[in-house]
Amino acid sequence: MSDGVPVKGTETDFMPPNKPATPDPARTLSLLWRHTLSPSRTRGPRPSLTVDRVVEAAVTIADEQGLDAVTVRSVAQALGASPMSVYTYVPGGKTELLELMIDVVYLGEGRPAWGELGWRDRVTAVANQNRALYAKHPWLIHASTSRPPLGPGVITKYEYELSAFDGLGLSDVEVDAALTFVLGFVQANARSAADAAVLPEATAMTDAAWWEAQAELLGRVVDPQTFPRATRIGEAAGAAQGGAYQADAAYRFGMDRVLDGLGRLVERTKKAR
Amino acid sequence: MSDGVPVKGTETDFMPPNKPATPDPARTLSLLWRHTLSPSRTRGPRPSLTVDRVVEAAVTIADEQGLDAVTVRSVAQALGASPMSVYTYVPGGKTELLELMIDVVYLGEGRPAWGELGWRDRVTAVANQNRALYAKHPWLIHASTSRPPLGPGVITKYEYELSAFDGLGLSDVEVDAALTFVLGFVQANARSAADAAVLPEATAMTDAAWWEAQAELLGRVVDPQTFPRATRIGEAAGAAQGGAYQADAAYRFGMDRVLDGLGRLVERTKKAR
DNA sequence: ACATACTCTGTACAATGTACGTAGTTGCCG
DNA sequence: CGGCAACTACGTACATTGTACAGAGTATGT
Repeated sequence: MSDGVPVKGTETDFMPPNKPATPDPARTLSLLWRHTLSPSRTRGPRPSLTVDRVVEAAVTIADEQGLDAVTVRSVAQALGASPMSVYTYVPGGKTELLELMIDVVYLGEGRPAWGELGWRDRVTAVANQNRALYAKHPWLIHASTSRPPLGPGVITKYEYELSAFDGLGLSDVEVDAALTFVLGFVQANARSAADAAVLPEATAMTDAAWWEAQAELLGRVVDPQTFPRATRIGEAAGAAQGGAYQADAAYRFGMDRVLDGLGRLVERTKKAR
Repeated sequence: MSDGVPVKGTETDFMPPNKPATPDPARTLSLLWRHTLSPSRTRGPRPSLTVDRVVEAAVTIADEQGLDAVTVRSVAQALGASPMSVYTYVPGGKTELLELMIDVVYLGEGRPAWGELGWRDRVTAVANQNRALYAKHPWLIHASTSRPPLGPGVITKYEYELSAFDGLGLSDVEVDAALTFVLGFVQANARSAADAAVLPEATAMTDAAWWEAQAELLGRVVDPQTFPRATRIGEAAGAAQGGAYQADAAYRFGMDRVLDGLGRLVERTKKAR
């Protein structure tokens, strides 16, 4: 999302106090599953667009220019239609459009069968898939996780990822919690990665230049005696490595902890059996 | 983060394509540390406000009405000043104001000495403190984590939290990664919790009502045969418990995994010594 | 006294989501 | 076959946002 600056998009995101069109969960659900529940379907002029085309256009814009570039007007323009005609296909306006976008990218992912993989490999695969998804669609990071739009994409993804925990002896609630835990980690990491990737453009400053400038200014301001760990560790962890590499290292480190943490639960469960 | 609806504010946050005023990292840094680096300080009329008062007003509004309610105009009105006069004290505009807000709430937190606590208790305390901070200032969730504003609050917090890992034999890079890991988990959890807390108001629908409505509609649409885990586990994990309780359970579950995951690293490190 | 360096404010603009009303288009029913 | 009902499409309009810009007022230093 971008932009206090059209470029930034991730750092300070606000929302104008416009209204969410007419919210209607039932209609949104029908839209997600592409139910043409209209009693009479062929009355007026033949529709020149489809829900899918609108959503697809929005996703393309979001992928290429960030979520902030997705405006009702820009989507309409990409489709060669007038702004207001978008509301014909997505009556819920931008809020509903975002839910449709989320569901459609979830649906588009491949989900290979597990085969003979052990649970660690399966969970790792789930994490990697989500990570790749965030890399491909950074705007996904801004999507809400609770009460997601229960469309075919979301459900398919959920079903698949739950199956990674099959056969471990965990309870239903534990499986759900474990998955939430893994996905939460990936999301937090993706968030950092996305910020790190976008900030240089936003600030028109490379990572190195930024750290150097900060280091110089901080040197005059911060007392290393008062903040020994922060200055030493911050320098080691920040200045030495670029933002992208750092996110990468954090991912590997984190995944090891995640797997070890889940491992103890699994062992304990197996033992108790 | 935030949403399509002024009320929601957390789910889908967008930013109008306005410009971030004149960005100037050096000036922002000076502002963060409250350096009055003006060469001549007493020329024109005596300032009627201070940076602190502006920031404080903004934080109050954000706490009470959400980040979306923090507008240049609303902050000015809370101070009885004209909108543009805010720029006198915070030349960087809204972007800079947000960084000042973040730093000031970090600075205001108590940070008790560790005493005789073991590392598990220390790390748990760090997590709990961050969790409480998010509960008190939900808008913090929308703040960027990479390249934070290096003000006194951020540095003090960083120093303190790093010290929780003292004496474990971890390398500097490992300590930084471990802290990032813990904070990432807390942030992801806080995000869910905040969404869950805000959504009922936004949707004008209680959790129970929402799940019931969804369940009914989904029953007609989703085939339990195709999504056995999703329907069973989703029902168990979602419908039975409210959103708030769910976030709470996820926090406890996750913290156990986080500590176990770090525990293995610590053990291995100690053993290798 | 006068310049200088401030503070403060009003006006203005571009961009946003979307309500509303209107015009055009098609299939169905009589 | 005539008319109506349902539908698509679109132009206009408004409130709200961040902030550039220019000018007016005010205190201090010389």
